[in-house]
Amino acid sequence: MGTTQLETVQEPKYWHLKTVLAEALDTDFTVGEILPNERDLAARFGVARATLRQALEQLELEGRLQRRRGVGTTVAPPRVGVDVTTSRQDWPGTGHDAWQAAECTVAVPSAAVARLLDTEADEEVHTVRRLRVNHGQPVAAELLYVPSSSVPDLPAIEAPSGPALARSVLRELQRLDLEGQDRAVELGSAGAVDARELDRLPGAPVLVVTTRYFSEGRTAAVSVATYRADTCRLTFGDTGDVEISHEGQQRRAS
Amino acid sequence: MGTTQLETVQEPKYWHLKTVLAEALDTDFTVGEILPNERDLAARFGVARATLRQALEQLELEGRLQRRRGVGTTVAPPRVGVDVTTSRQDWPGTGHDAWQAAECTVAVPSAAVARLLDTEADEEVHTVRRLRVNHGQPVAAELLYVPSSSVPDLPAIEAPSGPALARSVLRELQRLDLEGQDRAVELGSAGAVDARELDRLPGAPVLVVTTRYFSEGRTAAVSVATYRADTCRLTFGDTGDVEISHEGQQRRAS
DNA sequence: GAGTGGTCTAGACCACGTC
DNA sequence: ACGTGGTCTAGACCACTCC
Repeated sequence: MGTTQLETVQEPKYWHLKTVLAEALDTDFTVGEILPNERDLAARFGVARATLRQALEQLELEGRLQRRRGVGTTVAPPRVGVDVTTSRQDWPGTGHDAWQAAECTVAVPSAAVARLLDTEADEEVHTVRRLRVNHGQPVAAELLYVPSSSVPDLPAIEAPSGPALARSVLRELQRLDLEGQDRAVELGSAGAVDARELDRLPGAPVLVVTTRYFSEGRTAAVSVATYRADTCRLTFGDTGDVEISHEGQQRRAS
Repeated sequence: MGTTQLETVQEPKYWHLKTVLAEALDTDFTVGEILPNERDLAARFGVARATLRQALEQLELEGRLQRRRGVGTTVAPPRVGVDVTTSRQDWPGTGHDAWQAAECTVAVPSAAVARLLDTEADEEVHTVRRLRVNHGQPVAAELLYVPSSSVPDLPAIEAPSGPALARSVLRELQRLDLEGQDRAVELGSAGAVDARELDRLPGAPVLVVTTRYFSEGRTAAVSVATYRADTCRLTFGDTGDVEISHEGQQRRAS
C-alpha cells in the first residue's frame, strides 16, 4: 500500500491557528471582550507575530474580530443585516432610511460611471455623497450620480452647495417615477476617503453595491455604495433580523 | 499657521506600490499577460518581497491579478457578472442555468442552517452539493439543504445516492410552488472543500449568498452558495453584460 | 530540477489611542 | 510615556507546476 496519506496534509500554521482561535472565541470569550495583545498571543502559541497576524486577519475578514490600532483586538458582534432593497418604487433618500449627512458637488464621474449613466465622457453630473448609519455606526458610504437631465427643474440660480444642494437633488429625483433598478455586488477595497468615513484603514474590504435607477426608459441615476464587509451582511428581502452565525462559512466534506 | 500639513501623509509603501502597479496594469499590460516574478518585482521597486506581496494581495482582492503557485502572476480579465436572481418562480436547478455535477447526501446541517430551515437541531436533511460553472471556470460551490418534509414523495426505497439522488431531490422540489425567497450576501473565506472545488487556496475570499426558499408558508429549502470574490460580480437584475471597470473602487475627495 | 508563489521567522520601527 | 496594532525588512524553507 505504499505511503499512508496522513491526515496531517501539512496544514499551514496560520490556518490551524485560526481554527483554534475561532473555537476559543466561541467558548471562552464574549462579544466586546478584548484579546491579549499580538505579541503575547504569538508567544503563547509559539509562532512569529506575523504568523499570528495572518490568522487574526482571516478572522477579522470573517467578521469575528475587530482590531483597532492603539487600542487592541476585540471580539466582534455578529454581522448586522443591512437591507439593500429600496422597496421597488422608492428613490434613494425616501422615507425613514438611515442615510445622512448628504453632501453634493458637480463633477465629471469616472469613465465607468459615465458608461452606466450613458452620458458623455466629460459631462458633469451632480454627485451626492451620503453616509449610511446603523446602530450609531457608519456602515456604508455612497456616491450618487445624477445627470442634470434627470433633475431639470433644479433651481439653477444661486446653486446652493453642500447639504442644501444634496437635498434639492434628492427631492427633485423623487418627483420622477422609478420604473426599475438593477444592482450588482462585488468585493472591493476601501479607498482613502471611504476608509476614513467608515472608520477603517485604507484597503479595508468592502462590498461595493452598484445600483442603476431607471426612469422614463433611461438611466436616471447611478449609485455606488461601499459597505463595510467586516460588519455587514447585505440582505435582499426580509432576512434582516435573522441570525446567521459563522458556522456556515466553514464546512467539512460530506 | 503652524506646521504645513504635507500631502505626504506617510502613505504606506505597499499602498503606493499598489497604486503604481495598478496604473502599470492599465497601460503596459494586457489581460492574461504574466508579470515578472515577485523577487524581481520587489528588487525592481526596492522593497522587501513581503511588502510587494501586500500590494499584490490587494490587487488580487480587487480582481485585477491572478496568482497561481508554481505558475506565476497574471493580469486578470474583468470580473464576470453572475446573475444571482432565480427569476422569482424558479426553484434552483430549473432551466438552463449553469449548475452542474450535483451530489447528494443526508446529513445534519449546522445549527445556523437548522435555524434558517426551522428544523430540529439534530434533524437530518437532504444536502445537495453543486458547482456553478461559467465560461468553463467554476465560479461557485453550493450546498442546498432540503428537509424531508419538503420532498415527501421521494422514492424512499433503495434511495439512490450521489448524483441520482440529487436529481431526484431537485425534481421533487420543483413540484412545489415557490412563494418567495430572500437572500443575503456577505464576505467569507473559503473552507478547505470549497477552496478545492473553486480552484483556490483555503482562506480565499468568497461572497456567501444565503437564500431561503418559501413554499406553503414555510421555509422549504435553504441554499448557501459561495462565489469566488476575485472573479465574480453578483448581479441582481439584468446588469450582467455591462462592463464595470475597476475605477469605481478608488475615488478621490470631491 | 528549475522556477514560481506560499509560509514562516525574528527582529525593527512607526502611527495611534489612552492615560 | 506607554501599549496597541500597522508596516517593513532580509532572510529561509516549502509546495506546486512545468519541462
